[in-house]
Amino acid sequence: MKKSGQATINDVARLAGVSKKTVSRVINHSPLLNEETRERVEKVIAEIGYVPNPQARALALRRNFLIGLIHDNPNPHTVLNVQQGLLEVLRDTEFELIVHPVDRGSPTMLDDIRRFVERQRPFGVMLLPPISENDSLAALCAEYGARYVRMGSAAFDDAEHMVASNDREAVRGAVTHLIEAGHRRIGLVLGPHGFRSAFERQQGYEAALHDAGIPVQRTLTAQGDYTFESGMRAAERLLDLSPRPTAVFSSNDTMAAGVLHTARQRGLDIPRDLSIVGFDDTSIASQIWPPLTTVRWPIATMARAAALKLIDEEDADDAGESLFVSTLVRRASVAAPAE
Amino acid sequence: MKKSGQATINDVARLAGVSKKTVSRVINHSPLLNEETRERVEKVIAEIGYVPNPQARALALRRNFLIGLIHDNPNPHTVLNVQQGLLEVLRDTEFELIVHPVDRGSPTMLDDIRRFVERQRPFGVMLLPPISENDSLAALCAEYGARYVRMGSAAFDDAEHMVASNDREAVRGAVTHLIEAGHRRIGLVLGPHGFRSAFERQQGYEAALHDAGIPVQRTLTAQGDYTFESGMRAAERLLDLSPRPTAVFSSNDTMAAGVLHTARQRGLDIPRDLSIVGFDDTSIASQIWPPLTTVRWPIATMARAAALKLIDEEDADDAGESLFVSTLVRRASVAAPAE
DNA sequence: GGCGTAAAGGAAACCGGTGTCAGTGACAAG
DNA sequence: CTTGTCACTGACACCGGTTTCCTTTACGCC
Repeated sequence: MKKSGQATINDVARLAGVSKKTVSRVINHSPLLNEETRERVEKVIAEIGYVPNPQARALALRRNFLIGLIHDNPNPHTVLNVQQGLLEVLRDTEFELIVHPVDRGSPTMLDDIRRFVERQRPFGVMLLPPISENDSLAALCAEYGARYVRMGSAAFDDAEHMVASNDREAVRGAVTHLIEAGHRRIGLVLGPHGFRSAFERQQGYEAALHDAGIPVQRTLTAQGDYTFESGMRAAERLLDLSPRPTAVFSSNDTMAAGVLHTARQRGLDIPRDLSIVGFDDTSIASQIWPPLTTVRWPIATMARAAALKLIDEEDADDAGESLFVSTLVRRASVAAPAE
Repeated sequence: MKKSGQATINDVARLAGVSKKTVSRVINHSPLLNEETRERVEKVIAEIGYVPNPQARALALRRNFLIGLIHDNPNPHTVLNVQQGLLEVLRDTEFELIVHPVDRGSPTMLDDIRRFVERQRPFGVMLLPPISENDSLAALCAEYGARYVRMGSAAFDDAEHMVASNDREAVRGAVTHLIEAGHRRIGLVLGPHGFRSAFERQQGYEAALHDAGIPVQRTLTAQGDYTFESGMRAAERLLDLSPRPTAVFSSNDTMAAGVLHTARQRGLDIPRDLSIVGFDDTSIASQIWPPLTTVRWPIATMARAAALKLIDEEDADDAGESLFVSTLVRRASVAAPAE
């Protein structure tokens, strides 16, 4: 009425002729409330358009409804899919998502994250790879009483704190697919040093070769760092080899696109002269020519599961699924070797 | 000491032997404070690691420090660049970014946004295209006392509320580039109906033709919806034309990739048989073969400017820049027509 | 010495909610 | 009629900050 700003619980109480507390009971669906009273209060609430103030609520409850998404991930595809998955779950709750990208490499990164957690005291925190692999980050979250879930390419924490894909198995399957197509000289474009995903994918590659009794040759492995340019450089090294590999597994799609680029520059026909398999199934995989055979991991599904772990009432125990399977998406970048 | 939770202003006051208010003065850098007292309080703050509770602060100040990012943008590249730009500015402030994607097409979209603004009462709101073009959204923000800035492909609001690229001019330049290369039959892949960006880009295309005295032919325009598939379909239509266009301007890169895809399926050589220009300079533009000539708009710069408009003290007046120029990035997808 | 003034800082109220606990009235049992 | 129980509701303190207003102290000046 007189106040121009937001209606408060006091306004509702006064207009409905009840106490604040009763209004609070209505808002929180307390069961011990006279139906008549409830209706009267609800009517007033609707009339004046009262909406509880989340800050005041947070203060009184000594908890808030914020979920932090901390990441240092250069891949928009991944980040956005995670956001989408999280928000699908949070949409119908009173939780809000606060995004907090950080700068890997920056020496202040950890302080940066600490400041964030210290100040906001988020109820839950979602950690994306690669920084999710940092154990001290998880410890930091726990220290400040925040629930956390880490996303990663392998299970490196309890189910309660983890949503993991099984990159090793997925890559093993992908490389086996190449072997079954007849390839024996298969190059590997490795991900950046120190990344768990890079390691897992390498292990999967080696496991597949091992399964098939093919010796692992160091020369067939080229270092990359998940960027397009590094994929190009890696391809240059691999394609200089003699004999040339007839197929390449690239640890992500972006580098695979780089490999494709270099191969084409050298006049090679894909997949006739070189089969390529990527990882991630980002949009480029299906939009490039030829469309890329690649591994798809269920990002949004994992994010949804993570959101549930973060906000679910009954903690511990039934923490829901934590290991997710990836699938090989077969497109046109793989064929039998020319021979 | 006794409390295991967060240290509060009361703890600091007690340990420093001053009142809450004095601690508050220290935190807020009040000038009328004895240097000695300030130091004593600061020492205690550092010792017990006191951090003010943002919720309590928000309640007392009757304002919060939240910036909402509302969007319904299917393009991860754009969204993530915007986030990055915003956060670059917000990083050194006490503001936090809450992301709130919504579902275009959903009939509850407006309610959804209203609920968000009503509940959180964010200090500022950033609206991304295409929903930024919706005037009632801007009105809604204003209604709830939130500052807002709209991002768009043309200036459709005051400088204070707008960061705009000038798509029309940018496309005019891009198409002129094609004309100067010798093309006269230039196809247009249009963006989705009702999108301001689609309209602006179309206008730019027509302006360029007009400048060169080339009549605009309706048959050379194919409808698209910014997706890869729609680009493919549009290309099918355009490439069926006889005489065939020698060049195509696509209203975004994703559709341009679709055009490229279809053209290649038909055995056309790019750019010899068909020149292509895109828009956005997303990562696919440089990773596809051949690399795409495209228009780059300064997303992150615009987002930074928007963040400043949202949080700057001195409102109105010097609202900072609000119109930003795009640049044509020349790559390998344009050549003279084959003749 | 008395007094005005300014600097420094404290007490209490307030922001908008929630928790605790006590109080009310209706009704059944003793 | 008293008592106990139950369903419902309100008074009041509290969450952790800020604001308002007032008091205390120090100091300069006549």
